[in-house]
Amino acid sequence: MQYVTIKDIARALNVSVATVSRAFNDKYDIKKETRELILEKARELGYKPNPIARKLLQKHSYNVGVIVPEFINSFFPEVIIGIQQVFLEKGYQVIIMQSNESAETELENLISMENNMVEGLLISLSKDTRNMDYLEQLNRDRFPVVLFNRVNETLPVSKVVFNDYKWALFATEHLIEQGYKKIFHLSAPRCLTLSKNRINGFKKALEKHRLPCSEAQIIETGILIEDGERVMEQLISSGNVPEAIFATNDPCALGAMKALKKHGYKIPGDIGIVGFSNSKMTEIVEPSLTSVAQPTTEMGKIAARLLLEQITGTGNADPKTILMEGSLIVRNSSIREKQS
Amino acid sequence: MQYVTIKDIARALNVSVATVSRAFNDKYDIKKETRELILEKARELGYKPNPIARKLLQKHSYNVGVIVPEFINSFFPEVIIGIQQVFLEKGYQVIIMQSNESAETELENLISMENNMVEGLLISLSKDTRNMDYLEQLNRDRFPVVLFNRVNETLPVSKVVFNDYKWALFATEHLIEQGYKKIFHLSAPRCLTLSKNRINGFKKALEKHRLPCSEAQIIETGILIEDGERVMEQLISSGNVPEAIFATNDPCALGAMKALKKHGYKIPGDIGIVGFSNSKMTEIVEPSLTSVAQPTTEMGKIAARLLLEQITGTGNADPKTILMEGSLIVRNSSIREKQS
DNA sequence: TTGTAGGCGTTATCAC
DNA sequence: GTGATAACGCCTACAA
Repeated sequence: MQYVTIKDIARALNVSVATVSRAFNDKYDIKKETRELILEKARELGYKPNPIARKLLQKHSYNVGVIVPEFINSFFPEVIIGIQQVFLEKGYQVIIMQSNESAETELENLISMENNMVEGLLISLSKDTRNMDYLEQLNRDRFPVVLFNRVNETLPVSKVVFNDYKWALFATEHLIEQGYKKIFHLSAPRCLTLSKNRINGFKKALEKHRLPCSEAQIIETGILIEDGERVMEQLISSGNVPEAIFATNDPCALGAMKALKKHGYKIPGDIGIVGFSNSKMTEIVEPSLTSVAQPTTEMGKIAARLLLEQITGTGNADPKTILMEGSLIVRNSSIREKQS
Repeated sequence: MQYVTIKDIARALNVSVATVSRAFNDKYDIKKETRELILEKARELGYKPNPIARKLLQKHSYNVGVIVPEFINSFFPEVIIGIQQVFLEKGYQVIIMQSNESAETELENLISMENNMVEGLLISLSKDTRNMDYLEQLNRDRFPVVLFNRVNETLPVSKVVFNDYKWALFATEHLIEQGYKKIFHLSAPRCLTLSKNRINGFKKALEKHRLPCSEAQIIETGILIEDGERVMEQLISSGNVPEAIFATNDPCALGAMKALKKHGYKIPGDIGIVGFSNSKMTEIVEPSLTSVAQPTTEMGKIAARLLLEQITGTGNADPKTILMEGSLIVRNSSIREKQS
């Protein structure tokens, strides 16, 4: 790709490479005419500075990397928008890669990010990720890393997470307040920290209100519409339909709703539903879906600022965990007339 | 970030840098013991090869870039999955950037991609993009570029597009066959080629069936739920409600549906609706939404293969345009009992 | 104002 | 098997 170099220009003009170089970095003294002559020639030959060579000297790539497990759901795209807002403003470019929920691809992404000399990394772990060796090594080498949303408990780096426990508890309590008693939780893969926290919040709410709480009420489902649909179909065909469902995210809730409606169940009459992440679809579906709103773009901004602090060396270097709060948006899928 | 170099290792072990280098690239002869000694020392010092320096010699980055305008809608994420499938398999990493529908950010992305030495570029243009100078220059320099979905007519590079004209025509004809007469089209920004094609297909269908076809029936709307909702609200409040709507994408159609339902219109009784892109939501909403299915992931794969051909220099170098076909998935939002 | 020369970290081609 | 040394493309003291 790179054919023309400053040498070619220098040769063509019978000047030294240093002069040519200076013509492009105008902090040096250089005669206006030679300068223009050089720029002219450069244009003629189609010269473009080789960024690789430049980076070998200056140790600044002004790149940061973001690795997310997927962007089929709207959650991560929204977070990324926040990340970009912060970094573009500071002159950094954001390189995005997706691991496709595969630990293997994630590792490849990680290595590739390093090869591209990113100055810092924002990661949301894939659901398959168990091995933290590479990230641990990176962290030991004092490479700036911030985890968000899908985090690992043990890695001593800064993290930005949602208060999943609390809002799972609130969401479940809301269902309880509506008079639902047999409540199930459709969970994301249990290996994720956020799943554990939501499960714990769910359990706590049931306990607090002295409702039955068995492991059978927590069903590892997935995060796609199809997952919610499949699990709900199973529950229906096994005759084990709950009175209410707290789903780990909106697509999962929507899938469950789809199956329920297909089989003639009335929502919220027969069964109440609450989702998570307050996606656009909550207001499109009928009945509209009650959901926990998460500040996605804000989460991106906060994670980005945390990383920026590490990169620029400003602020406290100690890893911190930011716990973000949200709100429960109550819509029709969960409002049952109180039995008096 | 990069502190330890092969020089440090060489000094520490009293060997030459050449030997150290050889220890890492095992295609050369080197005594096993020295080799292990070096690797050991490298681990001890925390040495990592500098990929930048390496790239200066070998001109291969094994990176390709993808620039998309947004990934809030599921369309581009699905395309990207196809792109990744092709490139990961061939050992390339895919760098994703999003222009956020801004021509300025797109240009920054473009420059940044070059700085990261991608070997080729897949681009779907932002809706603001007018100036093609940079891309034209890139193309003149024989840099591999493939445009997909959001393309520019004049740029002589390979393109992968959907047959928007034909499927817009089919979608509109479907509404006509259902007996709808006053049909409106909610369009994406008109500057996009795909908008123009869909508009032309829409017009052609009306013409063919001798239905009225004025400019007022084509409303530049946008591509988000909010856009469809806003435009439909305006139509309703101005009393100018059509019998059917062909929307440029599903979110836009869903937004229109939301407004219509809110005001008590019956779908498909009072008004029929067809969307575009067959997103997951089509089956969640009530009534389910008729939509044109596009082979998104397949589009990504094809674009990726086209780019790969250019990068590796295999295949014909002439720019070609691949026209992709889809299908109309008829659901409830557009099925009216035939008037007899 | 311009040229010379050394260096960034690595690989590759020579010798030895 | 190993060590010099010259590249890769660019920048920058230092000299001239």
